[in-house]
Amino acid sequence: MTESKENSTSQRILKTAAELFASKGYDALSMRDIASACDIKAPSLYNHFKDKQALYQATLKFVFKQQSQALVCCLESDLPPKQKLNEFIEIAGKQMADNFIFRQLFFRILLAQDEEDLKFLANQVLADSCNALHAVFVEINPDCDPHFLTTSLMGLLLFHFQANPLRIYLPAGSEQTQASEYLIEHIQLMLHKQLGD
Amino acid sequence: MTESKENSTSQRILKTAAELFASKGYDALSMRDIASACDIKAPSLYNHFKDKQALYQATLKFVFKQQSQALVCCLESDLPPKQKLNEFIEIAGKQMADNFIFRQLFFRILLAQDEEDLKFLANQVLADSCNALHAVFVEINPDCDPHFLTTSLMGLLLFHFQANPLRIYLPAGSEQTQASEYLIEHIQLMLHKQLGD
DNA sequence: ATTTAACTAACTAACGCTTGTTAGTTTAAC
DNA sequence: GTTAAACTAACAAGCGTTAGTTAGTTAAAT
Repeated sequence: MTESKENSTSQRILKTAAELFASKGYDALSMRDIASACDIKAPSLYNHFKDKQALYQATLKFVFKQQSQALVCCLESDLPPKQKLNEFIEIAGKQMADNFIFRQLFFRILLAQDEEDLKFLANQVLADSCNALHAVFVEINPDCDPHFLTTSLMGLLLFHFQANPLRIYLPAGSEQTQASEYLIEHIQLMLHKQLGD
Repeated sequence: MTESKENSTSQRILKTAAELFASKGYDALSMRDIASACDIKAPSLYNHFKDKQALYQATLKFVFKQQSQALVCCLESDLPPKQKLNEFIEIAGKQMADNFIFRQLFFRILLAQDEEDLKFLANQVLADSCNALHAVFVEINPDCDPHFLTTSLMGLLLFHFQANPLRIYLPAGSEQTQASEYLIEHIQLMLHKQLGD
């Protein structure tokens, strides 16, 4: 019930739940599953979280809050804008490549289309990065559509990495996962060409 | 059990199930939900499909088979390649904009990462379009990476439309859904710039 | 210093409900 | 008269959740 950050059991539950919610989804995952992965029994979860929904929401906050920080930060430097964009894409790309949980939960929110979750994602996770990105885009090219470009960039970053398990079955798709450095570099090039390189 | 295409009840079940699976997902949807939406009782579903999993697979085939046809078709014309690409993007874009079910089920397969479903999507749905697209890309610019471009295009088309409910909560996101014509035009421009316009 | 009280967080047992699915029956069509 | 496809009834399993209990820790009172 406390949900306090300093409680180590709550933290362990959140970390475990994040993994499980990400890979199995809300409905396919039972409280007993989560509890057993934490080496406790299901009713004990209710000492830390009001109900399943509250645990899910807390999990989303837990995963997303720490993530959005690194991105805004690199857009606040005083590098030249083109370089700033490159750095942003590199950092965001690495996050997408490494953080399966983040990517998966992001997609799940997009799929479920729950209004509360969408608002949370937009306001608490994406808003700052979006604003900073908009500024960088218009700085590079005042005639561009920063909103379109931001969505495009998000789509490219998320999709390329999410599609990796699919890609290997596509024609001309090599058996191995495409190197994230290669993808990141090409996405950087793509955005710059789009901005009138 | 028959799953034959000419059976009208089976067809009605598939159409209904497609809507429901798309919007609620596999686990959140019960056989009783599906049945009730078809104005029958749950056990009657088993006269047409072996079990829930089989109904789901049949639904995927039902939704995707008809979709992949239109796309390959427009890539087989003998228009100049740049025009062919434009037409492909326009048709695919309209499908993404209109066909909520297709988009949603596509994303769900990507999320669930079930190997069987990924293979089905790759081989039965995407393979032909991918090959044709590759050809068009190298025809326009022999030095490009057609595989990267194909994935990028898929990502842009899917994501822009899937992100529309999110977009309206983002900073500078207008209250209304972005016009699909506008999105399609910008994606066309983007691809052409990428190919060295 | 010892006892008492209160709180935290784990447990077991269980409730009411929903799930996918089967069995057995009925009804209508060829 | 066989068959296809609907039905009712029901099963076993699993679900989220609550109640009640217990053990361990902390704080105040004696």
